[in-house]
Amino acid sequence: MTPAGRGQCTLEDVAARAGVSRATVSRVVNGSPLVSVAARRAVELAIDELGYSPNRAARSLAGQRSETVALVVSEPSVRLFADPFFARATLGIAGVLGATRYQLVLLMMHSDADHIRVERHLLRGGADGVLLLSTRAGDPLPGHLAEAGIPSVMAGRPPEGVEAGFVDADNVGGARLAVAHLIARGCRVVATVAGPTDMVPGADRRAGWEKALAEAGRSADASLVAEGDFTRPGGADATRALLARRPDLDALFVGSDLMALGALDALREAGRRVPEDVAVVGFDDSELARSSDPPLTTVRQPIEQLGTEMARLLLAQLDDDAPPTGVVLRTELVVRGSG
Amino acid sequence: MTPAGRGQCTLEDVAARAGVSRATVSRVVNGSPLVSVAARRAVELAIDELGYSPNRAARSLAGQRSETVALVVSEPSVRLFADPFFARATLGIAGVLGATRYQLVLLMMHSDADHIRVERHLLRGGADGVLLLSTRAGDPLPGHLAEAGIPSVMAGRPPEGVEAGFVDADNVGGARLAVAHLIARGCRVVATVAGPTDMVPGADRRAGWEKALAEAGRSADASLVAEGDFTRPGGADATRALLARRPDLDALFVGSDLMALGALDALREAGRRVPEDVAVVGFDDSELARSSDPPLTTVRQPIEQLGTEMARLLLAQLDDDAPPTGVVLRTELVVRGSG
DNA sequence: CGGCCGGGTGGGAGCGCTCCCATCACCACG
DNA sequence: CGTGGTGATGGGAGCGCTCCCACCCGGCCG
Repeated sequence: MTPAGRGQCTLEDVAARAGVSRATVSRVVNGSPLVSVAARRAVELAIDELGYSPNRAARSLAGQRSETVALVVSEPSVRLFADPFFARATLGIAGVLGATRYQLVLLMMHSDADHIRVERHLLRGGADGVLLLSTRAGDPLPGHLAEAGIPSVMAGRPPEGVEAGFVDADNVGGARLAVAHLIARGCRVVATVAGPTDMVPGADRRAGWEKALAEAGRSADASLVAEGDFTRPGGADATRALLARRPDLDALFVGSDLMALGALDALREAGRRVPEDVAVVGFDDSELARSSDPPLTTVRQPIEQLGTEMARLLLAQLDDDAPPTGVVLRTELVVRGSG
Repeated sequence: MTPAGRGQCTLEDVAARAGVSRATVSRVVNGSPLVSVAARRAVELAIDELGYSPNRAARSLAGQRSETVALVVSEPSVRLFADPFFARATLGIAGVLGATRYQLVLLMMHSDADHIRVERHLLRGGADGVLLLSTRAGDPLPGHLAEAGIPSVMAGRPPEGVEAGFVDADNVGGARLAVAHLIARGCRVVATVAGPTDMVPGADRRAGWEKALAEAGRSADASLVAEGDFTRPGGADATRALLARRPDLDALFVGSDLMALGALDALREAGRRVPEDVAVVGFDDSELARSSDPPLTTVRQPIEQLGTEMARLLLAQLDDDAPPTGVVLRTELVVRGSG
C-alpha cells in the first residue's frame, strides 16, 4: 500500500514523489520564497496527490512552538455571563482561528489550583498565544504573560501597567449614551446600579454614568450609586437600597441586563411603574432583555465581533509580530419599553 | 544555569539527577510497575526538584497519539441554543478533562468547508477522542468516527446504527412529565409545538407528548402538532397555526423555552390569557424561563452534568478502553406561572 | 553447580519535522 | 577567463519522548 492511505504520509513521501529533498518540501509548506517555480509546482502537485498534511506534533517539537492558542476562561465568569457572552465570543474567535494553523485550546479555571496549573502551563510555553476572555482586575496572569513575552489579548481593558493587547466594548461611551437618553427623556434623578468596581466593565460603566451626569451639569452624588454583583438578586438588592435612600429617583441606569431584571423585580415590589415612575436602562442586550416585562432598553455590545477582533489582534502579534494593540468597539443604544 | 530555569527541562535532566536512565524516568512518569521502589523514589524526588513536566509535542510524536480531546460544535446550534447550553456543558467537560493529561481542543464548524476540514482532521488522528456537542440527525460524522475506531461521545442519542457513546437528557420522560402535569391540571386539549423532527431532542420530546396522551387514553391527533425551528418567531408561527386549526386548545407543550416565549407572544396577540385560557409548558429551563411573563413552567435538564458525564464516558473509552456506553440523565418539571 | 527464568535496567533507534550549513549552478563583473 | 556573489537545493543534526531489545543479576530448579 502506498503512503496515501489513512495512515498519514510524511514530508519524506512528498519529497520522494516530487523528486526533491525534504527541505524543499518543508520550504514550500511553510511558504519560504527560496524555491524555484518548478520545484514549488512539483511539490504542490505531490501534496495534493498524496493528501499530505503536516504532523502537528513533529512540527511543534522541531520548531519549539506549540501551534496552539489558549482560550482562558475563569469559571465564575462563565456562570456570571450566563447569557450567551461566552458562547458568542468563542464563536467569533473560533471562526478566525479555524482558518489558521493554530489550534484553539480551552483552559477553564474552576479553582485556585486550576489557576496555578493554567499559569504554569502557559508560562512553560504551553501555547504560542493566549486569549483571556474574562479576568478580574488584580489577576496577575496578564502581567505574568506580558513579562514572559507571551503574546496575549484580553477581553476588556488591561489593568494599569500591563502591556497587553485588548479588545473592549466602549463601556464608558455606552453608559453615557444610556444616561444621556434618560436625561433627554426628562428624568430628573438618574441613579445607577453599578457592577463590582473591581471588574473593569463595572467601573467603566459607572464612569460613563458620571460623565453623562457631569455633561448635563448634574452631580454624581454617592447616594445615587449602589453596587451589585452582576446577578439578578444582586441587582434587586441594590435597587431596594437605592429606593430607600433616594425615594425621589425616577431613572435607573443598571450595569448589566441581568441586574436590570433584578431592578425590575424590586421596582415592581415597591409598586413603581416602569417606565412611567422609573425608567430603566440595562447593558449588554442579552437575550433576556427582549423578553422581560417591559422589554428592556439597553446598550448593545458586539460580542461576536469582540471575539473576531481578539483573534485578529493575537494573530498579528503571532505571525507579523506586531506590537500588542487595543481596539475599542462601538456600543449602541437599543430602545425598548423600559426607558 | 541549571536546567531548572524557565527553559523547560527534559527527561534526560531528570535521569541524570536521579542517577538512572531516561527509560526508567519514562517508566515512572507513565506509571509502569516495572520499577524498583528505590529508583521510583529517586526519580520522583528529581522531578520535584527540577520542576519537570513532560513535553507534549515530543510525547505525542513518539507515542503516535495526540493527547488531545476534540470538542466539536456546529455553529448553527450555538446560535440556536443561544441560552447557556454550550457554555454550561463546556464547563462540565473542561472540569473533568482539566485534571487529566488531555487537552481540550475546540472545533467549531461554521460552514460546510469547515465540516470537511474538521472531519479530515479527526480522521487523521487529530484527536484521541471526540466529544460531539451538537449534531443533526443525518450528520455522517459520528458514523465515520465509529468506523475509524475513534472513541467518541455524543450529546443526545446517536442516530440509528451508529455505535457511539452518548449522554442524553431524558427528553421523552421530561415531555411526559410536562404533559401529565397539564392533564392533571385539568386541561382537555393539549397541543404541542414540536422542535424539528430531524433533531433527536425535537423528535423525542414530541414522542413523550404522544406517550403521555396515550397513557391518559387520549389520541395524539395530527391537528394538535405544529413544528417550529427552535427559535422564538418559529414558536410564535407554529402557535398561530395551531390556534387557527384548533381554536379549542387549552394547553400547549412546547419543545423548547425559546419557542415557548414565541408561543406566549402568539397567545397574547390572540387575546388568550396564560395560564387561564391556555396553559403553557416549555423545555430546557433556560435563564429566559424565569423572566418571561408569566414565568415559564418548564422541564429542566442537568446541562453541566451532561458535560461531566460526556467527559467521563470518553475517558473510560480512552484510558480503560471500555466499550462505548450511553447514559440518560433524569429531567424534572419546574412549575412556575405559565402552566 | 550449571542452566534458566524473569524482574529491573540501560542503550539505541526512531517518530516527522525544522533549521543550519555546505554545496552547486549560474550570472555579472573586473 | 577567473572571482565573488546570489538563489536554489540537499544533507544532517537534532527537538524530547516512547518503545523495543539486550543486558545483568539474583534465585531456583534439576
